[in-house]
Amino acid sequence: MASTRQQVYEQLRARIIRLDLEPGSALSENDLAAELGVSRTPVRESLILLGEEGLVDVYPQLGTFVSRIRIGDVASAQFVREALELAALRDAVGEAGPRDIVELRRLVRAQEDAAQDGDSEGFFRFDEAFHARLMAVGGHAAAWQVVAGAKAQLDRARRLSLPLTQQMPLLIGQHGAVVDLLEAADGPAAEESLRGHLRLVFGDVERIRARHPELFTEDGPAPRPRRKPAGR
Amino acid sequence: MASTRQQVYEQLRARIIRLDLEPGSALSENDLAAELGVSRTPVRESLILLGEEGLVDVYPQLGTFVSRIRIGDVASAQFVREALELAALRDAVGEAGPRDIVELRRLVRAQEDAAQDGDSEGFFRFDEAFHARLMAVGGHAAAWQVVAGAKAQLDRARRLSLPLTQQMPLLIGQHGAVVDLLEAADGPAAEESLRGHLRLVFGDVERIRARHPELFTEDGPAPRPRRKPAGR
DNA sequence: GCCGCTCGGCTACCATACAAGTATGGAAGC
DNA sequence: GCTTCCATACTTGTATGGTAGCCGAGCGGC
Repeated sequence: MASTRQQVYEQLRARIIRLDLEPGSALSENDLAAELGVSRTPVRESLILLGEEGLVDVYPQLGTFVSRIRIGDVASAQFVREALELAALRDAVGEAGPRDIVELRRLVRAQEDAAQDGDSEGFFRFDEAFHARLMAVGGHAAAWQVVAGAKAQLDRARRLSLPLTQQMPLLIGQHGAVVDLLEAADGPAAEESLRGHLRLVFGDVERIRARHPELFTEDGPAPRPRRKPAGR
Repeated sequence: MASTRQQVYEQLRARIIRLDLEPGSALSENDLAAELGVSRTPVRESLILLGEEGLVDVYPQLGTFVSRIRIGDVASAQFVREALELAALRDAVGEAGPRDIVELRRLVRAQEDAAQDGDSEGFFRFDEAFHARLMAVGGHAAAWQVVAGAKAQLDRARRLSLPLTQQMPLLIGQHGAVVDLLEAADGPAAEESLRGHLRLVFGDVERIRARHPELFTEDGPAPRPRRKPAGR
């Protein structure tokens, strides 16, 4: 069985990324500990880790808050992601064996099924799996962890983006196109295709921001925490 | 004044990267707390953070050890670094203003001075500053943090590499060349130059490994911790 | 002499207690 | 009514106590 800290950490992280915990809302070590039935220690340690990831902001003697989405961080995450995934793709072209192609196609199909069933959670899971596998083909599975870390900021915004889900088929189609070009060993075209795909995702964020400005912040770490009693 | 945790964290991190704490050696929450004159809590929290960075390995109920340098991690760090720095350089070409060039040249000179004075600590500091500034030119200062994180593994090896310091002038010369090409706005050449520079650094690691195999491990997370009483 | 078991000492993990600091609500004074 | 100050109820930070689990040495059996 995993440690208490790891369980708490994963649960909190999932809640934050799923926007179950809204950006800006206060998190109390005491309340969370009571709610989860554990002591403050593992909760506190989890919050410290989440703070390192930029998912929460900790203000000493003041409070801990789910961080608002910093547009600067999102742009930075996009840059990191694009640079790493494209570099990995360059190394993947020519290396991809039939087994890789089969596996990637399987993930695309799984994502299609999830989309048709309206299973957005599955959609995201298979999306992650696809991109992770793509990097693994080029021998850069470990670097995926870096992308995953940077991507956390991006993902919170994307959760809102998907409800306007006309894009799902488009995104999945782009995945398929990348696989096709990878199989054909057409490096430049595959790269351009993947770049377009990633940029499309990024473009969504701006649209989301227009709709839900309260979830974003103008880059500042967070000028005014503002405690909200928000009784239960 | 910074929090106790932050102080402890920074001190431990610096010690590990400077190889003041040898890979494989045991770290005890109790001993460190006593030595630093603080309680176990900030020490423990620091070790957790260092564990996330891959600088220590924590085995529950067993012990915490300074991690051996995992060659897989080094290769991964190299990939990440190369991808991000080169991508940032692409964005920097054409953007670099006179002030940027001046500042970069200043850092190169500072590094030269440090090298001539035999100040290897300064050499590393200005090396970091140079690469960080280079990424900032392209507007990707935030992404440097990602590189810095990945680079930690690499740096431990590099500390050993420098004592054979004939390379210092070569490395500094390469920095200068990159700046020149950046000023000339010759993107492809600048890229190739930086790539060569980064690969040279990476090549050193293999040489170091041959000399100090005990500091490395064959990738496995660390099959056998092996407690060593190693009296003081 | 060699193998298996028990037991002591160590570890990190979790829980709890105490300390230091901040924002809030309300009373006192103008 | 408005301002000022203070008591209070929070917050995170740090210190300490207790527990489960693992390692390794030494004893007993073969």
